[in-house]
Amino acid sequence: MTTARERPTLEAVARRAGVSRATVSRVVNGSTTVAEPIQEAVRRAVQELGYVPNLAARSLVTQRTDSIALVLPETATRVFSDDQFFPGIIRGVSQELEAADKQLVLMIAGSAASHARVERYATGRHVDGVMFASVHGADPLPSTLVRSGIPVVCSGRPMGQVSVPVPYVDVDHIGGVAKAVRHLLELGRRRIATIAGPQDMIAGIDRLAGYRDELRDSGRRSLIAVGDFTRESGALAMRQLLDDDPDLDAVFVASDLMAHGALRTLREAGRRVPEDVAVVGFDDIEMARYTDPPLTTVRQPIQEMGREMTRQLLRMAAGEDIGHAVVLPTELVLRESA
Amino acid sequence: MTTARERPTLEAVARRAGVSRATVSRVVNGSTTVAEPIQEAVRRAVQELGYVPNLAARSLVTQRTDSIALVLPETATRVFSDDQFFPGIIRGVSQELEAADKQLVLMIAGSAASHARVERYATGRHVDGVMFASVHGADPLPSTLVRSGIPVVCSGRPMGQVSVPVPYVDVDHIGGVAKAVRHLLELGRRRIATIAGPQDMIAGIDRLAGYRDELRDSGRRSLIAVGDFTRESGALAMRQLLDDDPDLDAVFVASDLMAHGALRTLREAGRRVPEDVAVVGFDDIEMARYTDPPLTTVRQPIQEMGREMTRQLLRMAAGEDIGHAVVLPTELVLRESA
DNA sequence: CTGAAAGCGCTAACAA
DNA sequence: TTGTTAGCGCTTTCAG
Repeated sequence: MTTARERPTLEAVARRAGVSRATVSRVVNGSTTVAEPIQEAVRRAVQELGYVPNLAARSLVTQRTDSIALVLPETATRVFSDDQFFPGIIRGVSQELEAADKQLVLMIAGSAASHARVERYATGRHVDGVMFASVHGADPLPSTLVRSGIPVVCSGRPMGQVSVPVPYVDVDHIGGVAKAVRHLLELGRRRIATIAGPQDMIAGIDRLAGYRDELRDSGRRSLIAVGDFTRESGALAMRQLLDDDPDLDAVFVASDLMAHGALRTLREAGRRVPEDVAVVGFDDIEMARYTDPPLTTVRQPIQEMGREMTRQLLRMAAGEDIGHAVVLPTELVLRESA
Repeated sequence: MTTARERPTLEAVARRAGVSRATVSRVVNGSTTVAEPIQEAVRRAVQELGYVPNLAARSLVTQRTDSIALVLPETATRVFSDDQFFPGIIRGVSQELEAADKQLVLMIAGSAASHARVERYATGRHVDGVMFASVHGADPLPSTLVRSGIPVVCSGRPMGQVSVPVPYVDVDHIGGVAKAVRHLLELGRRRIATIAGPQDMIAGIDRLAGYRDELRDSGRRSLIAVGDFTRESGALAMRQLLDDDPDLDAVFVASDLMAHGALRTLREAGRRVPEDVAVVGFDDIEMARYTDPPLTTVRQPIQEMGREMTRQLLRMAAGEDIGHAVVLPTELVLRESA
């Protein structure tokens, strides 16, 4: 038996302090309209009894829980993979939530079952709002939640039909790519290829779109290979590009991890970077500074995205009506590879 | 305004279906003692109204929330660091919780403020139990929670005074080290050093103790340098060991990451592994298979630790009295380095 | 400034 | 098998 001696209730504290439940409640919640000596007595009783408010009872009447869910729609393995996307988001979210004195609850929801459980949890009002760190393809969960009246914000523009618009925060993929490609053009590169990301994620789609737009504007032909954001796929895609056009002199790679793979392939093929082939990545992950040569890449403010997402959510939870989308700027970081 | 039209209550569903609240509750909770046609009617009403039970109200009366917290007492940055400890734990925990249809809520609690918030959250009975993925030094939170009557289990034996015993699951560090050292002895190594981990973590302490015990039993002298489980510290410690005793012919390193650093130092010092110096690590992280040479190491069942911890917690939450500690076996994995 | 009273939405005896 | 009733522990008018 867990010797959990009966937990004291407000009632018990009230009796002990010789006041009413209402008064205890006021003191516990920091109301200033209670006479100092009474406050004192109540606080002592709370102390002596080891009273802790029952949150379920409280939120039953207040309709708030003061906690917010951040859903990581991935398996544990992917959440904890190389790149620092999730930690960045979490840090940003934590900062804002800390400031607002709300509790962050993280939910990993890679499987269908856990997806369903998250839905129950959120629609059951266990949390005051839900944020999604990344959204997959046309995952219906965000809009389901929106429809049920829960405040929701996604990081990353959700794809799919917008029967219900889901608020989101994203970074300016297209603008970032534009800067990258223009930089390559200014370097005098003539034959600029790309290694694109998976086309079922907005990051993959937008970054490819940005490349296409920019090349079209400069009147050049596209040269595209598709990877899945992993190092291996980058190496493979680079091999393929080289086969398709041995004369290429630059490549924009839609993620640093893939760019790392591409560098390896280029080295194996005897191409010098950046002399023969200039390489630009995207993400500015830690590792980009340690590749050989260090990677010119596009930096996105991941942490800021987490913060902005949280600010929006808190506003919504407070009943404010808010704008539907926020897009944060990206920035080109020059290093030796281009 | 978030157009959250009034959420329907049990009452509303009952009226609509022309039955009592109790009956609706029974259907919603899957009681079999309700006539089929009535179940049908209730389900239709639920559907039409889009009814979702209010979890706060439910847990107010049931005294359960069907969700369990897993506290990660680290900053986001450390949680998402190289080694796969946390993901392993999370995977194990998720599996068991999924089977029990409980919701996992992850809480990152690196700061003091978040520590306090976790305490409020748990003692406020927002969750039915709390697990700790790793415990730091003499963190008082686990025992605080135990004292307040909440089921708690730690992964990793908690240090510090045991005014209240905290249940835990750990791996057999000492046994694992014993196997490693004995292996080196059987290889005929005479001068076996160690690179120990930080002495404010149980893993650091136990692994050093294991080394000491085993060397003492074989009548040899200890040779010790201390690192902090990082690669760099391992490289440094190895340098120091070589300076202390150039004749050493084996080293047991308390973590694979440090062992990786040590390998680099050995190579730089012109020592061949394993010919001149045999190296054994601990953890069996992914990378151990890709070092040069691949690392002989001690494998610990991380995921199993998560599972076992969860099983214990669920038993406690169900009111069972349970054993206080569980220790899982470790295993020596032979590769080329020793 | 304090207390009495009325629920918040749900479950679980207990009757019928 | 179904309904009635009494709360779970808290906040919040509304009087005093």
